[in-house]
Amino acid sequence: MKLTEAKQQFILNWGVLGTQWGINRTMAQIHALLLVSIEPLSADEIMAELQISRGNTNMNVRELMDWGIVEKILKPGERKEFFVAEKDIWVVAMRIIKERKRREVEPILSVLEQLKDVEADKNDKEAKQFISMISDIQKFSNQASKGIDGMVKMDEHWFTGTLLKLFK
Amino acid sequence: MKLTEAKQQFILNWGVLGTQWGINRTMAQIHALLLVSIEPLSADEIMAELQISRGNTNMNVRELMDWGIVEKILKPGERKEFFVAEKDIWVVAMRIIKERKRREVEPILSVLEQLKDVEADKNDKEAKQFISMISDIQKFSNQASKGIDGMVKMDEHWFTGTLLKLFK
DNA sequence: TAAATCTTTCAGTAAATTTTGAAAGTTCGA
DNA sequence: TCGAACTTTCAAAATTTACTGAAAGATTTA
Repeated sequence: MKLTEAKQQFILNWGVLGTQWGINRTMAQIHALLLVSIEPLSADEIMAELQISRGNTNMNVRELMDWGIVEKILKPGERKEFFVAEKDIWVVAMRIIKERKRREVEPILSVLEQLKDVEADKNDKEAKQFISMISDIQKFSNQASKGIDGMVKMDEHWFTGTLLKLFK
Repeated sequence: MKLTEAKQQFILNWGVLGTQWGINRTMAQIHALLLVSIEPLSADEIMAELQISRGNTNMNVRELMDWGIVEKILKPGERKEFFVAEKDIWVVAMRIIKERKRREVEPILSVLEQLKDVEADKNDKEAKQFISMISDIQKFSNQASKGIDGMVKMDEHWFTGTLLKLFK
């Protein structure tokens, strides 16, 4: 397989995988494109490469920056903005995990918290089982949340570690 | 808050959270409904409770069974089929994690495997960086995959453990 | 200050996904 | 073997989500 073809395949497949993850196809494709591009790309280049509109490009690039896995850079003497993806996959994964936690785990907890103060008649079996289920989900989510924090923190240490090594 | 209201809130919110996870609203709502129902429910009861069509109910219940978190049961003397949700949240979570791994991590690996045999000119920097990126993603996914397997296995032991305790 | 160059927004449109409901299929008892 | 009771399927409709492109908004240079 030729390199160009392989890159295209990668971009296409990353898009499909994205949709399965509940991320929109274009966002995943832009991310893939930036991942395989050594040079930073401008909005126009992204538009041309993926055959998408300016608006679409802008929206999804912004979203990628919100996730912290793409960065806007300015080249001296150029009016245009260019974009680069974080290339260290481990860092990318940690950012995604962190963000998904924020977006997915935390809302669960806040919903459950509200449901806890249901009128609890201690003789009502149904109420009892409901409350115990809510509390189980809470326990589980809290544990998961802590587990994720631990993972991310561990990684930050590791990252700092390697960084420090570089300066030794 | 009254119990009935709390249950409805739970079902509604579980639906919203589901969509954020890339799971369709109805499927999440049926799951929530079955979670808070002590008695098994028939298709008609689910339809009535969530105000959805028969076809929709059937499709989503089947999907939940595919995920292994809802079971079909038959009551003696009844023609209808009834459905119950696995109530142990830990078990539910493990099933979901396992299934998501199968559906999300494994496809990544198979895509990457194909991309590896790109014509690798050793002097071509671009090709080199591409291959190294693919291989990084592979390494990461494999590690994640193993990590998940470990978690699930650990849990199965724990589960077997508690089961055994019950029979001691 | 105006013009040029580039970015952002957003109403309208297109595409994808979900849902419906009626028809076809299945199962079981008489 | 028939028909009642139920489940499954699937084409069409409804809904949701994503995308376009033109217009408005920035920012820089002259």
